Amino acid sequence: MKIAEVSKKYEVSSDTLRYYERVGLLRRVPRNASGVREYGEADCARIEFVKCMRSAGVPIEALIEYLELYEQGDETAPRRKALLVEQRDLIQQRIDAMREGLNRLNAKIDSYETVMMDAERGMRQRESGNAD
Amino acid sequence: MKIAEVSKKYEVSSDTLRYYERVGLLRRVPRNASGVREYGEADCARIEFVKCMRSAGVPIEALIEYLELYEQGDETAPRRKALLVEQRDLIQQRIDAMREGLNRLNAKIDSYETVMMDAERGMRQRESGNAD
DNA sequence: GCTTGACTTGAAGCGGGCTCCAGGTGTTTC
DNA sequence: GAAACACCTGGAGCCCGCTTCAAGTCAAGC
Repeated sequence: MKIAEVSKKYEVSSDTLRYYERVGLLRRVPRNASGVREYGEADCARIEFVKCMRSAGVPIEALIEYLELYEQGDETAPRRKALLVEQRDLIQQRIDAMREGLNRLNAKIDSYETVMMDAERGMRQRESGNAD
Repeated sequence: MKIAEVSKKYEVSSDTLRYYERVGLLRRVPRNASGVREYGEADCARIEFVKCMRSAGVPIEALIEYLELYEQGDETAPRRKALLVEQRDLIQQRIDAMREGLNRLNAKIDSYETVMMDAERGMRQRESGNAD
């Protein structure tokens, strides 16, 4: 697969794919005779994984580190695992923060609904507590 | 409350508080005779809200817009609500993405656990499928 | 054989969100 | 009254993660 196809398939821009390779997220992707990238199965799998991790908020740095460890062989397994656990916990924390935000927003939205319905009924009720 | 106290209370740096004010997230905080910020109840409530929204990933721009609408009076209520709904939905999407990442990570971590336990048992089993 | 289009590279630029700095003022403390 | 400290301002700098740009190469179609 050439870069454009991969880009389309995973909804990641060609520029980003090249960028990922540059910074070490994708090791050297093989080129054909005229220097054009030819992505293989493994590359695609990696891209898919990276995309998933990135959209979950895992920093590029952490992914690079993970990959480097991975390429250093079996004896890095414990460190790799620790890295994954750390990132998992960070994601969990962010999810928690977002859930709190979500709750706040939902409460606010509900109160807007109430206020607007009241307004429609011509009650012109004071809208209060909506800008905490 | 002076800036240092607020900073401590909400774990937001003084620089960030001044920055928020500069960009319009906190309207003009009152100053005492010698120009020092004196944060009131309402300011604190706002800061707490902003902190919550920020850590949920709501962009500063959106918060500014919301506040501006708020200050323009009751007739902006529908637009404000729409803005909140939009942000809520974005948060929800991000949570979904993060949950997927979380699941992937947990699966991977589990497999590391298995592999490492096997290794301990001296089974030296090939660790496979851990760098998708 | 010339245009078109997809690709290549290295380097610079950008947007968001702070964070830091220099230089200055005001209040306490010894 | 000098030093220490908390604050002020405007502006520059920084980190992350892309994104854009300029200049060039190659393969295919007309």
